[in-house]
Amino acid sequence: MTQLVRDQFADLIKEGLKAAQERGELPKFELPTIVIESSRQPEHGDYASPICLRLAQEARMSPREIATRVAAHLPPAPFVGQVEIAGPGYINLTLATSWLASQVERILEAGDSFGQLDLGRGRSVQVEFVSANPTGPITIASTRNAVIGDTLANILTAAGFQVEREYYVNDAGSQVRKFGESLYARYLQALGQDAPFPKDGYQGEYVTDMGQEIAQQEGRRYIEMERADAVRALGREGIARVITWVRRDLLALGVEFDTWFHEKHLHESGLFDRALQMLRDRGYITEREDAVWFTSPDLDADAVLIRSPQVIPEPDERPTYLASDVAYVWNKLVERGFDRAIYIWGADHHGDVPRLKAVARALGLDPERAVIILYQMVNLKRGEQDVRMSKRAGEFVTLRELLDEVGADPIRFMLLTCTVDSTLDFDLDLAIEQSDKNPVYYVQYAHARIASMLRYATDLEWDAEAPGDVSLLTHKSELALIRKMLELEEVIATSATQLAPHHLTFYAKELATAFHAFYRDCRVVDAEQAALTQARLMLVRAAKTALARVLRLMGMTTPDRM
RNA sequence: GCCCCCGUAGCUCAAUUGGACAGAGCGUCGGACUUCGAAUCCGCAGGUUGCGCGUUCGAAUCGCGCCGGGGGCGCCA
Repeated sequence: MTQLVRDQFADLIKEGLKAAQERGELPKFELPTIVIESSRQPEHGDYASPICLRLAQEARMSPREIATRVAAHLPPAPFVGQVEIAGPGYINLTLATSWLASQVERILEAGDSFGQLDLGRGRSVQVEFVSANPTGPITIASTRNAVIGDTLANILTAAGFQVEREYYVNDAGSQVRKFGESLYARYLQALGQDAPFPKDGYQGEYVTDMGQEIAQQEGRRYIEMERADAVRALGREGIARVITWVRRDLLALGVEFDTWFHEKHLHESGLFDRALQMLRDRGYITEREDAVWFTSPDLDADAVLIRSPQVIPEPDERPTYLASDVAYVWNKLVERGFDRAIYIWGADHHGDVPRLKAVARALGLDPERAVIILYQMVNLKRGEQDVRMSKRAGEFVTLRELLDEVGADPIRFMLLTCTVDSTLDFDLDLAIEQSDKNPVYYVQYAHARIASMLRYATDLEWDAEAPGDVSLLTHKSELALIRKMLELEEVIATSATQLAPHHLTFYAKELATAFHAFYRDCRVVDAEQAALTQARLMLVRAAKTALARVLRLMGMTTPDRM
């Protein structure tokens, strides 16, 4: 498992500080966290630490003076090329070129696992995402959810966490009944009956289609039941069918879940009753007029309703949404024992965050273990034109349609191009366009180009797999490419720490750029220079490894031809 | 009324969570293919980081107050 150079450099500085203190060259003080940043400008080397700027006050010395004394005591390390004191008192590190070149071998040895870190130290984390109502097709918003969740799961896995992907099937709410009623009406209509369609029912065409399909496949089976039984049975049946679509479409997007967790289970298993009792025992429950309320000092509101006499749920239904959350968070963090449970919610649910946190605390759990990621909405566009969607009228662009029109790779890349905190404009025209305006292909092109080069070399009877002398890799563009490849490890680390998947797209573009620059400057296959050719073929293969890794982290394909 | 997110180059977005001179892509204009993929590369131009105070060695980033856009606010999920 690799330790990041950044962290190793921090350790060196810490050693340098301690050594200087021991020799009395610096006054004694508590060592703060050593901040290491990547230099923005090449003149500042690869890494820079502003730590001496911060220490100046406490040490009552100029930052530059401190930096000089620290630098004098830095222990040696293979990656250290040059250390300089610069500006107001930064300690700048330039990596050793020989060490950089040697990293090519490390990358090739690591292969597909290049970038694997151990930040998680095996701790378990569940990522629960999408979890859209199983009463209709997946929409663009849920698609963003899917891409964020799945990519985050990939990142966390790469960072060394045990990750489980979960889809929470909301099959215990009143929406299920409403869906059953809508489907029942369509079913009757399909059989030629003049059935009234429920107010606020599901108007989408898919309900009509499904009603016809069921009428065709199952004939008069439901018409012969009691209405209430038929509605319930059709609700179940409809949900089962919708889940089949959802599973299929998400799979086509490259998203696969470990667990499909049914909300009903929380109630049927009696967990909700037990969780409610725990809250009661701990004094978080008040009852007035037969209604059950959750109260907590962590809440803005006085109380949140858990169960009401106005709503009498069926045995497998939930009393309120919060009721399920109570049981579910206990299930995640205690029964199944995940160290962390990550929830990915649309920002329209932000009001529920404090409630879930309050519930977790009330159950005696550390609320920090429940992490909620809120993402903003998606605006669908065609060029300048807004694509209007209305879920109520059943008009919306579904994941299925997006897959047919755009394809999985552009969907995934586009939905990762900005932070989850920003509303995202998804331009269908741009996503489809196979041109240089579309950044999706920029990255994949670099990968395909490498594959093509390796084919070319092989055709000329070079052994592309043969070991070479990496110390020949000294060109500025070669070293820049290696630096960029190594950055993948840091990108994984920061993305995992910040739970921010968008960094991958930016990194992927930069990596492709670094490769194209190398390609421009350095001829790889050259009969006149056999040794250099072998060394560069190694570099090219390493670049392919890194590109493939970041593409897979984003859930994209790695084409050898385009 | 209260809560959340956003406001950065003409457009779409970054900025390693407080660090050095705020960076990319697209768009504009100009340039590069008889040699490994031109879906590429190179160059030019483009900024009071919405506005105003404050915190400190240092602010796009933190705090307060405004302005503008989006979303939410008890039995929908």
